[in-house]
Amino acid sequence: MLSKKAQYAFRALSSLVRADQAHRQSPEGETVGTPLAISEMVKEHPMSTKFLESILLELRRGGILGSKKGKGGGYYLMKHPEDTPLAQVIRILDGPIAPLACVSLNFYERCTDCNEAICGLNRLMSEVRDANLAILEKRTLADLAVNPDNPIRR
Amino acid sequence: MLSKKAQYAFRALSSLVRADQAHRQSPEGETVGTPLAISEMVKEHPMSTKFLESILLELRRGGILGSKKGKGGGYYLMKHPEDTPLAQVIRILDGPIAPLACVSLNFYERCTDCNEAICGLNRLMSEVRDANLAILEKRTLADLAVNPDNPIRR
DNA sequence: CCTTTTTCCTATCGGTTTAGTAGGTTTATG
DNA sequence: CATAAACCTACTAAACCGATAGGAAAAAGG
Repeated sequence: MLSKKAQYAFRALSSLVRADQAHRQSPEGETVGTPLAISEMVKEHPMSTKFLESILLELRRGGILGSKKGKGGGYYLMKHPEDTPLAQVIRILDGPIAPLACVSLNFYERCTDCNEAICGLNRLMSEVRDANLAILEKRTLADLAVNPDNPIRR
Repeated sequence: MLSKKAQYAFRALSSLVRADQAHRQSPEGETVGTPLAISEMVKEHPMSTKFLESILLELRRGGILGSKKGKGGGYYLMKHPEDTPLAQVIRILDGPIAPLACVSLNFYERCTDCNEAICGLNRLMSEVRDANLAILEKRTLADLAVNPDNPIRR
């Protein structure tokens, strides 16, 4: 299960994607130019401001977001929405996507008391990991903001 | 990530599958006839006896295992290994397989602060759920004990 | 320079979950 | 009746989760 942290993150990120899209429509669109303040995100998605603050900080340290301090400041996407896979967000906030550390690509830990070469669980959980990654590495922040019944198109 | 509980469970279950297979090979094979004691499982897979005890108890209450008390007693599979999907074990010990309660089939909870019909995350996480279930409902205890390099065949 | 608005940072906290431990009760077998 | 097994309840230490508190630092406007 995704943590609340990750869920809140995805809500805030969907706001940031929309801000990014709106901005990119303007002729001289530079992403850095229009940061979105935490207070704005909370207006759109009711949640604890302080908690969201700590989440966005993590995402910034993780390289997904940039920030600008002071009046008119806020957060902005470092890349185009379609270039940040959901997997990256989840790894930063919730850790491994794999169901076992011994089959994780990014958080690998050797399995004690189990010969990885012949372990049946290992093999099965690698399958699960691959199925998850197939989706989470392909789907990106851009997919978050899309509503199939009312799609946002350029 | 799978909890230690689920991991230990799968190890113990692989012992039970092997015991089941060995027994079924004998002519008058009745599953109930040959329970496997916790002490035997722990011999095969070193772990806390008491912790495993509580795990096996949960699996029995969940309908996966049966038990026999007293001397010569122990645990045994209630069904053929290929009739217990891994999903069932995970649900009993770790709860929901879906990454969000609002897209869970067995542990559904309505999502507060989010219109499920138009929520982008919802849709994406349903995809993830389906990908997981495709594997975990198809793969069974029988797959746990199979070693591809040294397969157990009848 | 000063005020305001924003992010940035550290620390703390109550509650829950996780991974066990302890100690005894019940049931079956020989 | 001794032994060996599951059964059951309660407890615990540590970690984790979801937040909260209180300020420091930086940027912008006047």
